[in-house]
Amino acid sequence: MSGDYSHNDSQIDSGSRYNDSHKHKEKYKEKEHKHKEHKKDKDRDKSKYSNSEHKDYSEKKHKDKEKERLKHKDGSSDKPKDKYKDKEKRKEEKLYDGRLKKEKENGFASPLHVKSEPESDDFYLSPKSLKRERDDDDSEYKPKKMKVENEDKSEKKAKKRKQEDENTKTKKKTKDKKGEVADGKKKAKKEPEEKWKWWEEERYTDGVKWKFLEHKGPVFAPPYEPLPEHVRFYYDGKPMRLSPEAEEVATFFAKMLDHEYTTKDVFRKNFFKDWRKEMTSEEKGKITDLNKCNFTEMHEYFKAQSEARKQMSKEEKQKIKEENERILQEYGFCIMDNHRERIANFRIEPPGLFRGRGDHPKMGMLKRRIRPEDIIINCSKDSKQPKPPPGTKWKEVRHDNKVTWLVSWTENIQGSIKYIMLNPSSRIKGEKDWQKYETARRLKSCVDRLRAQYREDWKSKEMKIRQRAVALYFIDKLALRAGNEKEEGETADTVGCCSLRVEHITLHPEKDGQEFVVEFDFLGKDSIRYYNKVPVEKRVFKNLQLFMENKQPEDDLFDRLNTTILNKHLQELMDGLTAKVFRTYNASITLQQQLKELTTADENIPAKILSYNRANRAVAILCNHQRAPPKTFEKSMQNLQTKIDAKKEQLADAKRQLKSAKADHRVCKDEKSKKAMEAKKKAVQRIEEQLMKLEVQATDREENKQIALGTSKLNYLDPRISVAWCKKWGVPIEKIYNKTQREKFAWAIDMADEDFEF
DNA sequence: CCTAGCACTTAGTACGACAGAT
DNA sequence: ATCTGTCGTACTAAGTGCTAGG
Repeated sequence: MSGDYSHNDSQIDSGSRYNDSHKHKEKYKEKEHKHKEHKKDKDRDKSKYSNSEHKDYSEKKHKDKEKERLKHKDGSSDKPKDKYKDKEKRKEEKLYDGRLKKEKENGFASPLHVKSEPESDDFYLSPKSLKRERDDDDSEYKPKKMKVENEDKSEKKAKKRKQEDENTKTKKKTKDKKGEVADGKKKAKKEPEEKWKWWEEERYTDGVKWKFLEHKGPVFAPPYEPLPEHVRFYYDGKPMRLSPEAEEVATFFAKMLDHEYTTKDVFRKNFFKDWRKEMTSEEKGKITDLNKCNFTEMHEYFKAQSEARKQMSKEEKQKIKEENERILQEYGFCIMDNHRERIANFRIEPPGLFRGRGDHPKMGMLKRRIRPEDIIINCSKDSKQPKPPPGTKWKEVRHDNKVTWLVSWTENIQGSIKYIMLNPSSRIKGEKDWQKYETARRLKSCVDRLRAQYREDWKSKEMKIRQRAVALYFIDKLALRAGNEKEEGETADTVGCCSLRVEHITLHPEKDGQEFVVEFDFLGKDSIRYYNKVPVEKRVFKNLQLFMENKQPEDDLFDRLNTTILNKHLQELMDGLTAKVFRTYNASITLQQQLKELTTADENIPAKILSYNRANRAVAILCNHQRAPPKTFEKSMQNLQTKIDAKKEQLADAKRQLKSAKADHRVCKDEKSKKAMEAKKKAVQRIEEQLMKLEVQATDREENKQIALGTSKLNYLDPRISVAWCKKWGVPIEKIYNKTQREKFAWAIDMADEDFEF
């Protein structure tokens, strides 16, 4: 069941959508300021309506949350695995509820794999480590102890385990070979033969994220290196030496000189204000006008530097690469519950000028340098704590295993907290990702009921409910984001569904031959423009008219609604349901549907991949994932066309040759001419194939001009759909997912078979 | 309730490495 | 071998959604 309305008509083929958000931003500037004055209207209005039928939401639900975590294996395609043998595990198993236990009895146990753990430190990876410690009575998880413990185990047991280990391994190997022939040779080198399959283990259920965490802390930005003497800054035409502090900030600006940013008033104003804060009083007295500042020498210097970097010899480059690798090995990994896991961003953000997206009021402000004293370290008590650089201290070291981050600091632009967390390939991120798709799949099974309900609610006599129902309809049909409120003046003026304002939609009782058309035009996340004309049901249309009555353009469309109210409602309809689940659900179901529709059995692999990309594109369009057309787009498109033309010529030529060969053969009828003819035939075929490949490539690229496929692939599409599709049609998974993506989706690649249904 | 703060996911872009063309 | 275009990755901003505390 794909109960998926008519996304495709309204979105995919929509010629009316245009993507050049930047061109149209100007228009929003004026609006932005106006709406602020009216912002308070919502609060005022609220008291106008009676709260009579106000529902009393009980808090019951939240307890059930944890249950849901356990559920997530239910819907997936489980494969039988080796039976459990480890006694210790058995014991632990009893701590879990029946459902889980049953699963395990089905043979969903993790194989033993310790020895081959990727490049891991033996110390932590004693054979027992095949499983995370879950006993809650003792949260002090001690690796050392474990190792000892393990060595103390009876020989018999150890041998037995070892044997099993071998068994699993051989099994695996065969399987791997089947699956990834292409990888074979690389693997032989360094790569471990087996990766940890965390998805075959049970999960924490109590909000605990880990039991053991050890890491080396962050890598700080390199200290500032003052400019050489000959590179000068000029004020009012005269050279001027700056103090190191002021100079550093000046270089930030100088580096951005050919960027459009530096011409914007807000940017310049913010920059100048913050720059002056870094100046000595003497400098402050002198430098009073940014327009009199000349950074060009600095700018040239940095350009030359980056040029020099490009011109470096192979050896130098190699050296840098090695150094980076060393840092990566040292700081880029942590030990979390017996496994060495990759950290996503172990480098602290360097200082610089804040580059907000869109019309950001804070663009150009100085993002200050982060020092060890700003840093909070999170790790387990019994781990080797990271050391701050000599002569410095951490702000704090804490041991909070209810969160996943390793390092945090507070950023000075918005005052928000930044984190260092693990890579998407890690267990902790992967589990969450998997869970997300399982929630979306649960939505699939009740979306019909839900849709029926909100349609019913369009008729409600309560304004609040009607607004909620219409908003939900948009979120479902158009995959709009929830639209939290934002603090004014702190960020660019962007909106989502609940925060839509009257000025963002236009109602057309009739437009382009369609009835009840709503025209959306607003800036969404990252100030990306959403423009769409959608025919809606009459009832929705009438409701919108009602919501807009007596309102100013700057007023909220849904004045009785916000994301909290909406999500509370959704939570009651389905456990774990929030507005964003609809995006995941609709994206994934659309992919599945489109793949079904577009893939044909007799196409070759490139054509199949084009079909996949088209399905992917349908989703990207639905979710409004845009990109700036690549700078080189036109040119590379032309080049491709040239190639195609050349190929066509070649084909025509080959065809002529074939024709004459045929004629020859008809005359001679000997072996030789027959062979010649067949050779020509083959040549034609080959060229035809090449031509087709090129043409496919051209189509694909053209259609992709300003659509970004990456975001949906990475965040919205259940990877099991893609894996199943690849298996079904014999498309190598490498054609769909690159290495990083395969690492992120290892769980899906391992567990989905060709009949996986989202 | 309401808000602020926190944790975590989702987002586009800049840039360098690398592969394929010349 | 050099050039050029593509791709992968790092980076970090900007969302969502929950919760604690007034």
